Amino acid sequence: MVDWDLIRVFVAVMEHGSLLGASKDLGMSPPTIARHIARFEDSLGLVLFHRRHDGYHPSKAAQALLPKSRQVARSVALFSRTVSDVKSPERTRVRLASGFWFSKLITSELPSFHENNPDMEIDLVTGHQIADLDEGEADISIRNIRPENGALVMRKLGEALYAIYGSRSYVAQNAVAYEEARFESCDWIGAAEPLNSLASQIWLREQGVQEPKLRCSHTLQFLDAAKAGMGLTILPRIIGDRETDLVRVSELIELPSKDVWLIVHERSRDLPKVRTVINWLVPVFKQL
Amino acid sequence: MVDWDLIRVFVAVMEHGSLLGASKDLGMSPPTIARHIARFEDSLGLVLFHRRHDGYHPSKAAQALLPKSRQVARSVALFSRTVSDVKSPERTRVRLASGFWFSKLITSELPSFHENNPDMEIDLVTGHQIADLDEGEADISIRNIRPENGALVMRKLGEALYAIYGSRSYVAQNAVAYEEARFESCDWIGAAEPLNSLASQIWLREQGVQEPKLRCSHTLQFLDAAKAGMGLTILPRIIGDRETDLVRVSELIELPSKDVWLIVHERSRDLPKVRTVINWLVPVFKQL
DNA sequence: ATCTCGTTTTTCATATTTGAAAAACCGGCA
DNA sequence: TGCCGGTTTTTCAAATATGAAAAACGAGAT
Repeated sequence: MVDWDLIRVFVAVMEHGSLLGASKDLGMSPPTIARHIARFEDSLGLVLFHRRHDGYHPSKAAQALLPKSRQVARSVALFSRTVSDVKSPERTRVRLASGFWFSKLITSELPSFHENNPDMEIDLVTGHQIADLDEGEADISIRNIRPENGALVMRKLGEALYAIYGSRSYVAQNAVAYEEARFESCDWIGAAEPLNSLASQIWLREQGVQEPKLRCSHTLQFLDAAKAGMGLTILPRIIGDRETDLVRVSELIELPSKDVWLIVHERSRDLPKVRTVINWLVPVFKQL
Repeated sequence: MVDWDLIRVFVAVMEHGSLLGASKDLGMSPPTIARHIARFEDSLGLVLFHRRHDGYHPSKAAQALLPKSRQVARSVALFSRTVSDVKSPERTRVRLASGFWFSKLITSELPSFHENNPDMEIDLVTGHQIADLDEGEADISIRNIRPENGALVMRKLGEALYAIYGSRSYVAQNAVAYEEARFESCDWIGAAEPLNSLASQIWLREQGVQEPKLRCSHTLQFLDAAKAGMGLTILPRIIGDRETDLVRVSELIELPSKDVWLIVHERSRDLPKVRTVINWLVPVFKQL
């Protein structure tokens, strides 16, 4: 069994690409790190780095192992957060997990929340990975998927509606954007690899858009690309309507996963801090 | 920052309740472990164990920290599996994740698969936690939920239908089981705490069953309890119909999350071993 | 060709960690 | 009471890990 701590060293060296950089991060001397890596390689039976005079260069194997190592790092971070929570329970900080669009909406309403609740702190955890409430990655999660089970309490916040948007300039030059023919005649901003299975993208393919002109690997880029006039794209109406640069060119669209759920772990549903945040969120999402 | 390896020692001591037991597990001497735990406590600023002459007794804090520590252990295990896969890629072993019911179905068909594919090995990962394909926890996952996104490829296997079942003896003594009044007049086997949000349980509550006679915390107990004649319960028809001890007393029920999806990571969809298993699974789930 | 910069590697004295054995501890039991 | 069985804790010599400084190294610039 390998020394778990060596994984930490491995990650640091991967991130800095050199012993020297890693040494400052870890508070150890370069020779020590070199020895740690050597021992790690021995116990794994793999060559992780090619030593060069300009740094440590990761091997194929090292690259394959990095994501898993990061996962270990995340679980340790979670452990540490739990430690501090055991030592002094957070009574004013709430971790709120959601996708990018909802984060944007929440952020825009955050100032007024802070005004009314100056003592509360909110950690906004934004990502497309669904937070594991069971593992304490967040206190509250907002998703348009209803989780299968677990000790979770749910509450429907509303229904998200989508529509097709384009920039003012693009729409002005392509009047067809308003018509059914847009799916063939317009440029589209779609999703790349990791987002292929977004409901909006599936819908788009069903309408006949097979080859978007631009493929984005990150949700937020849809918005930026549309604003830049690259073409048409699908956005939640709560996002699109707020952008003065954009024009809505279609009716509202109902996607299959339209319901928006607020999910809380059973154990934290009655914490005052959590109640406060929920009571604030519910009206915020009324606007959907 | 704490030494990650100390988490491993901590878990071992928690599991054995004594230094001596942990020492055999870890291959370290008891004094070393005692010193590690002491250092761990120092760096965390917590008392983890009460030392007694009959062993190390965990404190409240230690108990709160154990689940997170286990999570770290799991992520390290995943790391290790990746290491062995990098060293010698598994060409014949497929990890197949699913819920309990689907596992049961798969298991029953497994013999014929092995007959036709004697070289293949299948790891059946059964649980209600959704496997994170992205992290390599499994090669294939079968779920009745469509994941939100990620680099996943999906394929609909069919639609799961449910029905109400009871044991022969119970139904014989309670003819009302066949009628609408069963929701009030019969004993029910329902879900306890962690499974409250199963689609079947939600449906049951909607029919007016608020207080099941027996609450199970594990899906498989529904089946066992029904066979033991405790009352009525909801089962997938593919499971219930195969039990000779059970009688179906209702029409087929369509629950909201009826679609069954086979989910594969994009990166592994074209591996021969994965294709083999998928080609086998598709007809198996045709029976749904 | 030589210098310089940022890196890794060697060296070696020092600090830390380790395990075996012995000692101490405590509850239960005859 | 005294002893046994399971523990933890102490002791101390040996093994191991560490850091500072120096050396080695190679690419690019002068």
